[in-house]
Amino acid sequence: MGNARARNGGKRARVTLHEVAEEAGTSRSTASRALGGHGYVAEHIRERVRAAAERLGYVPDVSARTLKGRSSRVIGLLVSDLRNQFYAQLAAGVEQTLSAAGYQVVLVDDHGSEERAADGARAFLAMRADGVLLAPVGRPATEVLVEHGTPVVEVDRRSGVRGCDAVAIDSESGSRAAVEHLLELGHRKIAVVVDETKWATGKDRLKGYRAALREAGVPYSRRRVLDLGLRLGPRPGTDDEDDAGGTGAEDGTGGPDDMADTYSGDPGDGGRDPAGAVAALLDADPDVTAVFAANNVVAELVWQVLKQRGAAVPEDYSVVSFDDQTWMRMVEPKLTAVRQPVYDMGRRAAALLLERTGGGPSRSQSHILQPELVVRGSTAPPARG
Amino acid sequence: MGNARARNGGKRARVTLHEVAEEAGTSRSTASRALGGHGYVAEHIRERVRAAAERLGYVPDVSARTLKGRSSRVIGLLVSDLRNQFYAQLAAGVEQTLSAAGYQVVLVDDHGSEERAADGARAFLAMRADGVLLAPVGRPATEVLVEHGTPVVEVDRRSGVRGCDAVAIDSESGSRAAVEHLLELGHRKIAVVVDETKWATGKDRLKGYRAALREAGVPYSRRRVLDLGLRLGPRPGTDDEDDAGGTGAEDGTGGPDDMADTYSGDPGDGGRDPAGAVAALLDADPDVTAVFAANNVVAELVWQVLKQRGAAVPEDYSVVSFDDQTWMRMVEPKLTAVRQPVYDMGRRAAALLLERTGGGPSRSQSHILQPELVVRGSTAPPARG
DNA sequence: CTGTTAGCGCTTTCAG
DNA sequence: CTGAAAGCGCTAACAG
Repeated sequence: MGNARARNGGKRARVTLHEVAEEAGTSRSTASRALGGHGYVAEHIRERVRAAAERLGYVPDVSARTLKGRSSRVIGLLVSDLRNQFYAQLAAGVEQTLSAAGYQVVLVDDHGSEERAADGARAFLAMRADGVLLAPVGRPATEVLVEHGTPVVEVDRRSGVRGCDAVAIDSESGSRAAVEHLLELGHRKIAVVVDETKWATGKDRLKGYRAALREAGVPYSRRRVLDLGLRLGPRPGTDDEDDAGGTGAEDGTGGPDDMADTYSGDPGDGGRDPAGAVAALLDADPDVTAVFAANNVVAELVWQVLKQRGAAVPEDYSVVSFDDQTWMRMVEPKLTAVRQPVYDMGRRAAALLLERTGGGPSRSQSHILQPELVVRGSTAPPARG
Repeated sequence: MGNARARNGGKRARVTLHEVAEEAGTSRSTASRALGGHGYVAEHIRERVRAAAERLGYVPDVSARTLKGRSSRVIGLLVSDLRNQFYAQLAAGVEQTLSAAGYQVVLVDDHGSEERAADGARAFLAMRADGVLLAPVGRPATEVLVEHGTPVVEVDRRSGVRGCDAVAIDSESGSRAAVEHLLELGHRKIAVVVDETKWATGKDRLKGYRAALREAGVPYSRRRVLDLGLRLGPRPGTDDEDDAGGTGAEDGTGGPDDMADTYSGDPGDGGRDPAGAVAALLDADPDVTAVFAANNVVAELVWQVLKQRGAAVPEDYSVVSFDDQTWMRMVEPKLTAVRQPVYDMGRRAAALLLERTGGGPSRSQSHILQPELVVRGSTAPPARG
């Protein structure tokens, strides 16, 4: 164990390699080799050095080591809200594989602010992080990092910045599966509530929703789409009616902005009141028999609004969530949900980053994981409509 | 913005202060002063250096800075399970105040292993962390850190190691409030399920339970106490009956091990099956009308076991949880719970650590936060018994 | 006000 | 196999 530097009040003056060497009666270089396990060192010397280090409670200084040129053994992790279970699980997965590989995880929570994200990125650079994992944040952070040649893996999102890897869920197909399930049950007026549609994740979920409708020949209506997020601005005037499936020019292949016409102007809510917006959505279209919540936060909101207005699930409304969290298995009825292997996603992303960090610069790759629809009690054939 | 080092393939050879100085036509020290904002530098020079730095995409190297003697601006955070919302919230709070103060958070999740905790502690030392926050983990980690003179704040637990601060919830009084509430409703046979009783947290919760019973003159029975945790070993033979309140020598003041006699030998379950153990507890004493779950994990378990056996809440069993998590507000009926300000606890702990880090060595202090009982639908007067 | 000089603690040639 | 020497990038005296 080595009871270390109990003397001296405990503070000040860490034990340095110099002192260890002295204690062992060798030079610093030899001590370094002995401890580091590199190069040739006589076995008995090695032992003596080890003993000395132990006795003195020596802990190598990573700053010095890093400065000298080796890697920092630090990986940055940027998430947008640790209080959201999704990110917490992600972080847990990341930490797990990284620490097993001998890396330290520096955590930054940007609380959804691009500015803080960029600051975090800068901090990672300053620490000479060997790589960075980025969960949903703005482009700037990614850009700074990539620009400086730091390996980056984006998780659960693709910013579109060139030169970084990504690990993500296939949002479109997950979302499509969810909506198909609803359609198969006989639902036709299906509302969708989404957090944001600025990034690929939200866009894709909406895309999957539309695709499912289109394939089933069910008309799509913007009135049933609620984008809670920081939208790019409500598009004026166009609060139109049902337009048949194939109408738009968009399809699965479209460019980055082909979903632009899906942003819903807020139909009645004061603006900054999500619960109110959901209620308004439901009020505006009494024919809606099912709600698809595009992530766990939104699902929570929908669930609460439904409970609050005394709506029965699945009798009055079927509900499906994208992302399967604890509470969804605790409530009655349990929620049908698109389960994403979040923890594993974290692990995968970390592993990918490590690979990238170690190996040379190969071409960037994306791992797309398939989600799985778990059918539970919150979905049933429509009782009305 | 500074488009930085787009040349050169992006990798290798970070921009150093030396290059910035060269670009600005000054010496490194002047450049350092200009950027750091210390000492005297002519305004126009300062501007020129700043511009150069910007142009080159200079990012200072913290290793060098740290090595030179300044602080690392790194704080270590050790939690035992990030997937547990409790710790995730704690971490979020910690990160929040720390990053606001310009510190970087290095996160380690020990998954309940003392060994990994100790390794994490060692890593923090190696990084010359300015301080460390420890959420439930074994003593060794705390000891190593304190021994080396690193400021430590323990969160939600007190290891008993001298020389570190602590921020915790008053588990005993919270727990007492929960049980008193049950008693007031008329419950007499109240089961308690606890995660562990090795550490202060679990011990105190049990203590509060006993105290409430004693004060109400309600007999205490070991049969209604289930310790799921890594117990210190089941005590042989003594699976006895109700013993009146004041019987034991224990009271609120006791030494560290005065709860030793409350560890329940497992009455019927295979040993490693928590759900089975809860079920067995309920089966063993049909008179039980209420269950007190000593933390969110246990509450989840209890809730599921109850649902599974078709028991109605609160008709068949009243349920109270220590710790109020999302799902408890989503289920029907909503759970009565002892709410702890977890996020704030994280913030407080971080603030305390910063204080300690900055100021000199004052005497160690503990902040004990008061929890609050939130009464909801899961508790009602007993329908039987 | 600015440049020169010394290292911080460690690893790594390069001789011995 | 071991030691001496040279820095990694930065800052902090201390002279100019």
